[in-house]
Amino acid sequence: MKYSFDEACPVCGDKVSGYHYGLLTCESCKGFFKRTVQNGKKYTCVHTSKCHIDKDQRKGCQACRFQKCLRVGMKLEAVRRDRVRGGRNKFGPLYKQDRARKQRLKAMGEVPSTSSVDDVTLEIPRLETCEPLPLTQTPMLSGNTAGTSHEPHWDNTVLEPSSTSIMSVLPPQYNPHSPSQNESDLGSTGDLTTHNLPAGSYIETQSFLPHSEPLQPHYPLLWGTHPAINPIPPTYFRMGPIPNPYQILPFNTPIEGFQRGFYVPPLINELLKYEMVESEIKSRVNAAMLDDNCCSDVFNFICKIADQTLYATVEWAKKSAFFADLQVSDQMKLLQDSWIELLILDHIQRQVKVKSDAVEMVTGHKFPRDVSRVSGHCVITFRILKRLMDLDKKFMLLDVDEQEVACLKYLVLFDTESRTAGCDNVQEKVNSALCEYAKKNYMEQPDRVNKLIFRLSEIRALSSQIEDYLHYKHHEGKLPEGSLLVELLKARENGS
DNA sequence: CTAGCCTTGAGT
DNA sequence: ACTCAAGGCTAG
Repeated sequence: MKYSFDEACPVCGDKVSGYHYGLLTCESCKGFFKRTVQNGKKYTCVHTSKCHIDKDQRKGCQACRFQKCLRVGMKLEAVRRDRVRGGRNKFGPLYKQDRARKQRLKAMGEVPSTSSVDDVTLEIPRLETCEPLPLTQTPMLSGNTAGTSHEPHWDNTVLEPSSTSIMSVLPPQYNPHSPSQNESDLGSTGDLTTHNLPAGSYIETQSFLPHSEPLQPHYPLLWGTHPAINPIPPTYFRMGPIPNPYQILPFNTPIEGFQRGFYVPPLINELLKYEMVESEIKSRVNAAMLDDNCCSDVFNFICKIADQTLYATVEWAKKSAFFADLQVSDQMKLLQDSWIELLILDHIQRQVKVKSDAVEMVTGHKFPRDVSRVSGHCVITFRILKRLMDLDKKFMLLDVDEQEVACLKYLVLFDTESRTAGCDNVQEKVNSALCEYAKKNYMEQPDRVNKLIFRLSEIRALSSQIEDYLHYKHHEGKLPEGSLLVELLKARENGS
């Protein structure tokens, strides 16, 4: 059976001609990628390594075009060193899986027959109707945020998503060149492939990449490194640079035991140190939003916010207690499994803090909480929004506080089925700290922790639904290629 | 150098 | 025998 590919090449947007080097691309990008890798070409961008690549301009900058090829996931190891023609390589199963998923998603997407795919993006309330506040000076969180009143000032350094790798603060032991870390997501037992490109090829030289970043073809945003370019501002986290190794205070340590009249177990205090400062994330996200003309439609707008929040979330995780000590591969796994839930928690925390009639985004933009005001009829979008609002409400009713949310985030982050070394006791420790905290501060609510934990399962369920939805949107080409969001989405797809 | 078309050959 | 993702060829 012949497949027709009606989607756009993720590199340049031209018509896709088939699977090439790991994903669906057009014929020209296939050829370009092959020539580049086979001949060990090294390109330099004469601008700022941020050239826009599309069908018309793809010839304009080879450096940026090749960068984009890598960023969207074209695989160096699919270019054959021996140049043998014909036959199949180890990516066959990946292509098959991808095709199957596309079919599934297509079937799923055709359920709401009244709206076309394009309509789906318009169902989220239009930006103009959502009381957008000025991006630069959005008034919010006035006075009711006792816990964040001592926020330090951030110097407005803007981290650029295109060149900022979230893993720019990788633990020093991480070496992308070591075979164990460089394993393909399809397994490392490559036959034709992997680490044996000709001398002068990219694996060795990498000089085509700006800033000589090491190559991690599969998760460039998540696991690439740019330590020199984008140091994370210390004020990004509450307590500045983290102590290393971590000193988890014993539970009976009297110092700092009380916060705003609440007894806070030392472990939770420790967790709170790494909480991100909302105003700084806000400045940063807003800065990134200004950079981009991404706000053409609301779906893109929200994607962009989610993507930027993700950068912050991953940075939070990487600095966090327990997590920072893990092997990178384990860190990857945990983040790949929890990022949507973490984003949901982040969103919920904001709503609980703001206690507004409207849904408030990190940027300060507000959306009507009344889902019926959302135009369009896409069942999936409607359900997701409805569920999210319901969850907001439940957390608002509980009036969950920041100590509890900090714990929940850890419970989510360390919720792994695989026996990841170093994760075993984290949930247990955090859980007992949370129990102790609730017991001492919410005596009148004996089942408070149970309720919180139950909400986590609801968050997980919603997360799965969102993930499916995002896959659907992605395969319709509606997600920004090269975004961390897409990278994480794909990573999980490949990993499972 | 680009990109469209051609040839090849392992996997099904 | 057929498929389709590799590499090859070549006009523009």
